[in-house]
Amino acid sequence: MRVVDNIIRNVVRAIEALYSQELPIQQIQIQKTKKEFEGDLTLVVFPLLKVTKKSPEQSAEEIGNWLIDNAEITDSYNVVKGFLNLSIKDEVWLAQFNVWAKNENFGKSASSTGKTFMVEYSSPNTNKPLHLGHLRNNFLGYSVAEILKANGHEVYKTQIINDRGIHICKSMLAWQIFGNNETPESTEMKGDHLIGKYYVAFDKEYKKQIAALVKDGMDSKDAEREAQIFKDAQAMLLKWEARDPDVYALWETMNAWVYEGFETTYKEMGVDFDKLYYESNTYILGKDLVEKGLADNNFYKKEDGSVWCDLSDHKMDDKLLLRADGTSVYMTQDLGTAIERYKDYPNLSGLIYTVGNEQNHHFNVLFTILNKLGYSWAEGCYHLSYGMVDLPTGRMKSREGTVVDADDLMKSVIEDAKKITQERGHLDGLSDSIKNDLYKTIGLGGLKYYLLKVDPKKGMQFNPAESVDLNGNTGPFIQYTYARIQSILRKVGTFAKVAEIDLLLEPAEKTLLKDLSEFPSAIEEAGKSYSPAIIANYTYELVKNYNSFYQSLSIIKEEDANKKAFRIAISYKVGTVIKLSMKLLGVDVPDRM
RNA sequence: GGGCCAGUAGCUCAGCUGGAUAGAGCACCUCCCUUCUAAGGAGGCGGUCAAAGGUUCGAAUCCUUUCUGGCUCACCA
Repeated sequence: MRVVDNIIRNVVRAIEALYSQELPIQQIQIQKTKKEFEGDLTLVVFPLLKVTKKSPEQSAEEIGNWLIDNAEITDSYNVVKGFLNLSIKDEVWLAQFNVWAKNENFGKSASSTGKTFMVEYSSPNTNKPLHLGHLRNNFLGYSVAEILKANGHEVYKTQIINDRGIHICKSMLAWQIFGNNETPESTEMKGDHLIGKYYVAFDKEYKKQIAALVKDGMDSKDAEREAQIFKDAQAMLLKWEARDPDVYALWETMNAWVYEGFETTYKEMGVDFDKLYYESNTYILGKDLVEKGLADNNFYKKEDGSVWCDLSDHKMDDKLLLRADGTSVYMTQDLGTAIERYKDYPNLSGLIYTVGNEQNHHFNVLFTILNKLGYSWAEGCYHLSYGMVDLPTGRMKSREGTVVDADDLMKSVIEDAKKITQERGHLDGLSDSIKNDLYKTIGLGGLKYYLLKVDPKKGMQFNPAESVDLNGNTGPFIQYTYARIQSILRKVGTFAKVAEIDLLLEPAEKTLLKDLSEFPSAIEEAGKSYSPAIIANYTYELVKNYNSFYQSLSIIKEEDANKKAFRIAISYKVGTVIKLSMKLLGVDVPDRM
């Protein structure tokens, strides 16, 4: 049993014995004892005063005394105002440690929940390369999937690739006009970057044509519609929908280029997917759903033939689901796709959409409509909404060329890692390929940690000029600590993973034991709130305390054999917890650096 | 205008199911490598938790109002 639970149970017993009252365990408030006070765990006495009918100090004294006499796990206490600070016996901590030590998966849920979740993330458009925003999205989605697995769920990772629409036609058209049959091979460009180049080329030409029309006296709104290249793009989309062979072949060729480029980027990021959905397959979905909604009176038809959903009882504006011309909108597709997914995986307990917070309203409407239509699984749908990544200069804008490209960023971060590692690393005797892996591990680890340590819901700032920090609350700081531990373990050779139980613990050791005891609840908490940041902050705290321990106490140079063995064992355990939690963030840890 | 989210140290962020003197990192200033990896550690400087009210034994945390910022309310995706 966890130490905290043990204390709570005993406090309940104490209240019963002293005041003849039965208290539900939810009313017992236990917190970590603050550093400046003596003790390990603290009972907040204030909420119990109604039961004790005595002053906070007196109540605390009575409960403290009872625990000393009757509970096996405390050996002393002190009272400060209404706070009862309890010291836990060293042997209790050590016995706990030995339980953890025998469990290589300590922290993860011991049993399967039998539940299955689908996590959607990335979901890019195929007309331009991935950027910094996608990095946050991908790392977040991947990490949440890993965290759910650690909580005992089964998880499918998925993405929907937005491979059709006017935006792709723009790239295709520009390539036809300006491309000179360029290919990724002929230009030695990644396919996604090549397509992105033509998307930009389209925009440039489009603006030029608009300007020309405006100069001839046309209203700028009209000019946007009347520009020839824009009309051509629209025409191309119609041809695509009609499966025009030439257009379709071009579309397939250019999409293939993009996928190849994305594949490279995903591999570098270290993310993957179990199941892919393509918008070109799903964009027609949802139309039969409209029929159903009309039949159920959940939707209504306007005079012009367009179909809407009345959301006034949810205090939202009505939502269009079918245009007067019978074509569907984004929402219709998303409804259809959600239903499709539950057809593909009927036993899903939840469907998690990793999508930026500018779509909060969209998902609100989506889930509301699904509910209205009577799909009970809609309760399990969750929008994992995250804030935008801004630059110090403000929001990234493709028009102003301030978009931070994912490939470029990863490359530069690895370069930085290389520079610094060569400066101060411990790399003697390592082969070049191992060194290169290490630079990647450090660079990408730093980047991932940087993007994941912030609460996903919040917007965040990214300063590319400073790239990624290496000191303080950073990925490399954690990796470095792991490498130090591995260095010690290498020197020791073989060692026992469990400890002698009758040791006297140093404060720094006890702190580590307390930190370790919180690992399982950190994973649980992170799973419930879909927040990798909780794992990151937990690990940072643990690592900081380990470094302090490392600095203040001898480990392999300790003369007392039992103490030495324990310090090695706890170093090992801290190492495994670091490795496990970093894995939940998708961050690798190196054996040396 | 309606809705949602946010505002904590110079900067980047924790803390938010109410609990002790609000914590880290960066930056700046001191110390610590003849000692297990100094990408480290010990300490210092730095705060009216946007503002004002309210609830409470107790508020950064809950409620109300105001101010500021972001997103959104598209027959775009």
